[in-house]
Amino acid sequence: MAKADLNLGDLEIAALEALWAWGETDARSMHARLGKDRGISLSTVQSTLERLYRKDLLTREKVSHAYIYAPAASREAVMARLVDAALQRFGDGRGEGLMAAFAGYAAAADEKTLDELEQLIATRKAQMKGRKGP
Amino acid sequence: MAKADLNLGDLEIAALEALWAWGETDARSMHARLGKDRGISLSTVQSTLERLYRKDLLTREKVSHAYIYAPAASREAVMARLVDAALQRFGDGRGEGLMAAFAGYAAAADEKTLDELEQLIATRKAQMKGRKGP
DNA sequence: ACAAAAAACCGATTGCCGGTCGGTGTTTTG
DNA sequence: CAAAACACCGACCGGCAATCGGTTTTTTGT
Repeated sequence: MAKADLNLGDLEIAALEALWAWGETDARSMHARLGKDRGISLSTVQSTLERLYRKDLLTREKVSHAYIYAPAASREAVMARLVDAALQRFGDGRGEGLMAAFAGYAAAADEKTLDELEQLIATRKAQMKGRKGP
Repeated sequence: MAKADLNLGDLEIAALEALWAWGETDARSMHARLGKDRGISLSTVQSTLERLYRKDLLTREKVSHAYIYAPAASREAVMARLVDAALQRFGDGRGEGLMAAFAGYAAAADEKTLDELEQLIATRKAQMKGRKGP
């Protein structure tokens, strides 16, 4: 366990979002879109992609002499890791504490979200049961 | 909205845990216990408590000339804020994303935890309904 | 009342990390 | 072969937690 620490900056998240949306790209394309509004250089984008790669959040493949980056994890997975990283330092964590935290967070959302959550739990339980059976 | 950023260091979390466990203390007592094993000075503990106070995570009361610190938020509340801070930068967040992340996280827990969670959601929904009603 | 003890208070330093570049090679390609 | 496109490297900045020592202020014991 213990996915270790994980911390993401704004640019990193923006890059990830872009990758999730486009599937894959190279630094140039990424810069063409992210960099335009932000006024940052290509180097900056490259560094960010590189850092993300070293964090195992992206995979890369050298096509000609350029890297094509692609997400190594789903958006949900990354969010989960982020949550894990944020809470892992709390002693038990896996207790009512985490549950309460989530519930409290969900409470801020509309009731519909709670319904979805409930549904999700039910599904998860069903999966569990089905897999556990002999 | 936007609970703003929130980032906690190891010492800060240790201090919070201590406060949650003891209810309240002054810098001296805190140092006597946390500082002993860590070999840090009283000043360090004071700074940390101060920082926590400025983050609105602790309340303080001047007893004689010394501050008595106490938690300003429950453990669950802090965890919730941390989760919020970690996820808030993700575009939608409040959608399947968070739910999926949560479910993925919950999946690692045993079935009993899922039951507890279900219970918690139900309770939360009941609270909501009761408060919303005419 | 005074001196010693106990804190707060202040500010400086260190280390880590994300963001940001520019320069220097290396590989493609026209 | 020369120009273009990139990776790669090293550097700097700003923010933040951790850490401390020194100075001032308040308590308190004799």
